[in-house]
Amino acid sequence: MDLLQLIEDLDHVNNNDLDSYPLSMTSIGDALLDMAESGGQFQPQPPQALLRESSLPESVLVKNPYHEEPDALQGQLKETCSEWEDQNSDSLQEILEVLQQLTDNNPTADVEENDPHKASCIQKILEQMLAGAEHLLPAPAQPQLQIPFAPPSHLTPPLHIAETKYSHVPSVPMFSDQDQNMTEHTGHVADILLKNWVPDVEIKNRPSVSCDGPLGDFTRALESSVLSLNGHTTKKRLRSNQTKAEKPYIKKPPNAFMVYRQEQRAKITAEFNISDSALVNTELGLRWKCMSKQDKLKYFQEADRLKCLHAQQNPDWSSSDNYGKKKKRIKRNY
DNA sequence: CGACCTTTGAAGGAG
DNA sequence: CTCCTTCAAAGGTCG
Repeated sequence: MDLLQLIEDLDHVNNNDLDSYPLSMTSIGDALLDMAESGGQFQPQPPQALLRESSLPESVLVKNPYHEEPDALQGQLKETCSEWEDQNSDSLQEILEVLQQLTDNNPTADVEENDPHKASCIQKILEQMLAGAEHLLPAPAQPQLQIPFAPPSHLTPPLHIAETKYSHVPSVPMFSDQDQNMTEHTGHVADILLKNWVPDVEIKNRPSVSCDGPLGDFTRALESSVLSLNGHTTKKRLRSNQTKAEKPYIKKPPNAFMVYRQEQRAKITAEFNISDSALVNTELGLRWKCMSKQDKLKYFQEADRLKCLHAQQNPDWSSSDNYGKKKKRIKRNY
């Protein structure tokens, strides 16, 4: 089994206008290749903020403690790699299961009419990839795995939230519906693959999304940050607007990313020992982009719920009310 | 003191 | 409809 050749074949297929088979197919190949080169294990990946250092603007770089302390960086990387090696032994099994489902669900059926040769080629590659993955799997293979992607412990320091009050949403999709199209399948696969390189995120104590639902600590904190704004705002804007005082300043409700940011900021600052919000937000932005839609869903739902509350509390408010309250921002050119 | 940096998403306005 | 702008958070930095 030559995985490199296999992946080249896959690229060839992808390059032949196979729009319904997006890049995630190649991602599978890349993942398998990585595993082949590493003896059947995923390569551990250091925290993204550390990897990204060289691309940061100079003004930010000089403030990064890891930039000034290479020993601390090396130590962090070593620790991260060690933890990943300990915890990712099940990842290949996960890929195997997805490949098996893709193959079993006859994903080429919808393009078979137009291009039987291409469909046949894809099916063959899927089967080869499955065989390649099985070949890499250390014996004995584990028949079933529940949640194989526990993030390294240092990426999930205990939040100040104790118990989970909502049922866990499985990150791994089930492809029981034969009508699901291939794009959905490969999208899920991409999510699964991505989850091997990014820390998982989970909101705990989160109540159901409803304006009338019970409130957990986290939610109450967020609500307080939104609803306490009737007539007031941040220290900065309060100062600048106190003299006007015609109409109370009501802040915008947070969007999904802001909800995520609010929950994760303390975690990032503790993890990397940084307090620069710009740097923290950059890291959070990267992690956000790597999260699956399913993982993001709870933040979008929370943002919707807060928006609902905000609308109830301030029925006449419009976001345009806040326009012009800040000075125009001039973007830096790096 | 207060704008800027940095991020994503929502919303409004202009064309 | 598309594109652009503004603002939500937040703490260090800088003029």
